[in-house]
Amino acid sequence: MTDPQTDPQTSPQTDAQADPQTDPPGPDPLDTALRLVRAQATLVKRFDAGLSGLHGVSLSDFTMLLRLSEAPGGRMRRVDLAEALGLTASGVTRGLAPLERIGLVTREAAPRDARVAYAALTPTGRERLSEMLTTARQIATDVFTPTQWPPNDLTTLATLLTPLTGPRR
Amino acid sequence: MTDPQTDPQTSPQTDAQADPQTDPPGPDPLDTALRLVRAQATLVKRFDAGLSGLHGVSLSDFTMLLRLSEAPGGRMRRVDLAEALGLTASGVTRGLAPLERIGLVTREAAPRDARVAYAALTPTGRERLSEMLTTARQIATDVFTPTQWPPNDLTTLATLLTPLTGPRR
DNA sequence: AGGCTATACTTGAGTGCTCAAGGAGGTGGC
DNA sequence: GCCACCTCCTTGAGCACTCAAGTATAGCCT
Repeated sequence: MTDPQTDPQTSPQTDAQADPQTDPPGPDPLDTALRLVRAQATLVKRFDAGLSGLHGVSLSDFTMLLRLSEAPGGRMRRVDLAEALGLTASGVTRGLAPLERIGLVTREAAPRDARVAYAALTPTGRERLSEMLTTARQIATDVFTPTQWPPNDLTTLATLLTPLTGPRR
Repeated sequence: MTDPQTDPQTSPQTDAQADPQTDPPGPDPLDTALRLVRAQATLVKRFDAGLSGLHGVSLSDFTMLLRLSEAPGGRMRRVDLAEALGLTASGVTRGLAPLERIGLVTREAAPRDARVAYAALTPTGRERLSEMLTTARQIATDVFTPTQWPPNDLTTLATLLTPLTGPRR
């Protein structure tokens, strides 16, 4: 598997910073980043499978509903929802559309500013979300369980991940 | 505007779930999983921006080339490449097409089995990849740098992530 | 030989996001 | 009162993947 003739050696670039101590299999940031990307793909698949099987929604539907539920009154300006989810306004429009169609979310006009439309969780939406939540928690637990980490490591992972989650949050 | 209408439920982790015994305020697996998803989205954006700006390829183009370069002779059956990348065969066909068009990869027939088509890195591909590699390493380093973790934490992260990266690898 | 099943790959349709352009409404200078 | 500009949101086009179906080849069993 390890290739004899290939390694496209890095050009003699200076990025190998003077490191007085040995680190042959040292922590490779690129490798770590690629692992993270891979891990996420796996996670998303499992959530999508579980959530769509039981509740007919995708992970991204679920996270939209979840964020909404965390906002006061279960409603947010669509632009703020986008920001909170790390999406564009466009992504929110398209993602919310099917949820409105099936009655989990409604569109509400803002009293003073006709430009803004709130997205609001309906009572049904709240109900359905709470069912989804138990499924989602189960999946999350299952995903991490076979790793056999002590609970501490889960905390560690969350902590390490936090600064990477984007500009703000 | 923030008008805390009386709305009980909807704390990140209180309601629903008939959980007979409550765990102490332990680490929340769901929250951790969602953080991971978010972190990846941010990462992918940074890699895509950097790689496409300098080399005109996406992160997924890059990872395809990278895996190819790790295989003996820089060539793999397309189905094995799919497996190694966690994609479907279909995804590989579509992803490789533009790379073939610009001459970084070629299609090679297998001598004994006419069903299989190898994907092989061209000399140009190898060259261009090695330039991309230095960019990618730089980005990876930049991504983790502001976290100010000791290098150990990077290793820890990689280790924690590994069991999550999928069925095999 | 013929037929069955399995494997490697491509293709059509669909999904979920992106960016860029555009409409509609709000705001401040004059 | 008007005009330039800003914000919120939607829409068209495109991209990167998916699944399902289709094609071609391989190999085994009788």
